[in-house]
Amino acid sequence: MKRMLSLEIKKRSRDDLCRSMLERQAAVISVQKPDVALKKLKIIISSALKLSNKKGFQAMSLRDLSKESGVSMGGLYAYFDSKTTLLNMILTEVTDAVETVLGDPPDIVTHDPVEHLKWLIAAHVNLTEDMLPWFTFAFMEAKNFPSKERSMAIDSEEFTESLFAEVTARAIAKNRFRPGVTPLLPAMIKPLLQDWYVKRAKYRRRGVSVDAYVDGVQQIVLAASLPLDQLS
Amino acid sequence: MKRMLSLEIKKRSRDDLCRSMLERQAAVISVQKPDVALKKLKIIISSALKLSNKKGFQAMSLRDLSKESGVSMGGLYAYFDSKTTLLNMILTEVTDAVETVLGDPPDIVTHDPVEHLKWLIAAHVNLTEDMLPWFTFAFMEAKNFPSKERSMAIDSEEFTESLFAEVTARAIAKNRFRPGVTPLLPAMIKPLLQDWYVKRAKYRRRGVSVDAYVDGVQQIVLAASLPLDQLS
DNA sequence: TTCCTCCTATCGAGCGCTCGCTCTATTAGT
DNA sequence: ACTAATAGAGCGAGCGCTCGATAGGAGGAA
Repeated sequence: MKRMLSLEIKKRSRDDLCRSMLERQAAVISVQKPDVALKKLKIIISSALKLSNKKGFQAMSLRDLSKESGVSMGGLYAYFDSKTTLLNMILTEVTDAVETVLGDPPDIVTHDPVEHLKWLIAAHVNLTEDMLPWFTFAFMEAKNFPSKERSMAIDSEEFTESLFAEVTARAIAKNRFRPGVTPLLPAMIKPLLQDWYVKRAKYRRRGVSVDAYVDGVQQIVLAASLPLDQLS
Repeated sequence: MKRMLSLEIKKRSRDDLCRSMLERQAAVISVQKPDVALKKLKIIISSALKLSNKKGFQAMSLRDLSKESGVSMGGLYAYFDSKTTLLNMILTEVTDAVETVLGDPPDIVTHDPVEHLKWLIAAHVNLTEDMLPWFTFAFMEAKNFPSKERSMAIDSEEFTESLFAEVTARAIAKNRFRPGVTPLLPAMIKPLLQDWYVKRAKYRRRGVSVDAYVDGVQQIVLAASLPLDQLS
């Protein structure tokens, strides 16, 4: 069942994300021919994510980006009007994806808070897996972003935590959780899920699959919250 | 009992840490008079932690550091011979503290893996609370460090995880954990503990105390691992 | 087809600035 | 008076960003 649920999450390909970015940022992207623009935007964004995730967004110079992408300095500025705008463009797609995917649970899970919680966990891990470099970019050095962009990242994290808080509150109201479950639970689900993309290399090295990770987090969260007689 | 255990951890004051740093880095610090050196080193390190944690180590320029600490550019170079050395000096004290504190559990807990695990959780949270700016500095942007320093940070994290892995293995061997406990457990304790310093501001805002946090993590970890008949 | 025109897309040297770091002049302590 | 300690202007390098020069392809007239 968990596997079925995770399949319902529509994948976000780099192609889709750059297409969406192209529409959203029409005011700032000066290249007119859409196919040319999309092709170059994809390589610019890929290169930016690659370099940023290797040594940090600040440390990535636009000359680095120019060399990696094969687009000249001047050429880059046809796609953004400042380095911060580039940051903003990527961040916008990430936060939008979080809201769209996690904020729209399938009907079958919304009536049962426990199933909803399990779905949120699976959906979060799958989303971050699909958009791995984007999430690494957006949240691993958010504290070094300019204030507006830092707020975007923090708001997105708080939105996610609020989803866990809501579903937890509903589970408690419906007596689906055992009494005395720690009030810190919703706050602690987040770091458990974030570890998937923050330490992605470690889990890859150990051969931990997406499904195994989802399983592990669900086990821990449910063990801490379900009534004792429902634990296996 | 938990409270008693946490009190046994000797506090690491900024004074102690800088004194240790002064001895360790005698080869690179050219100021001879120890009292003068200690006084200046303390203000330089404090300023460096403050600025780094506000906008990132890379983004902190040595002119920023000079202005914040009141020490001239040339003066700074009496305490380190490069910006990377400054990073290295701080990182060394942090990783040393982790090994010293977490690697030396009191006798009363070593014979019982469950008590040992509870102690590790309490000791970790208390240590990061005492050395909050140091941990924020060392681990929140480790991936942007030069390769040698990045390795130091990663090794320290793996050391900590290995402590959790060992005690978990011992608990399983002694049948103190329930069968089928997720093999991801040791890996997942780390992000739960790291959230304390990574999101320190959030927990302060919500009025969560150190002890409440320790309690919460212990609850979740033990709920996921103890035999069902031992859960309250 | 051939040539010319026009406009979009692209290039990369150059601008002003700040960076990490150095070095000599000066100060402060004994 | 001597020495350890400190100051801060200066150096070369690299930064984000700009802008005039160039390339390339579509369309019309002959």
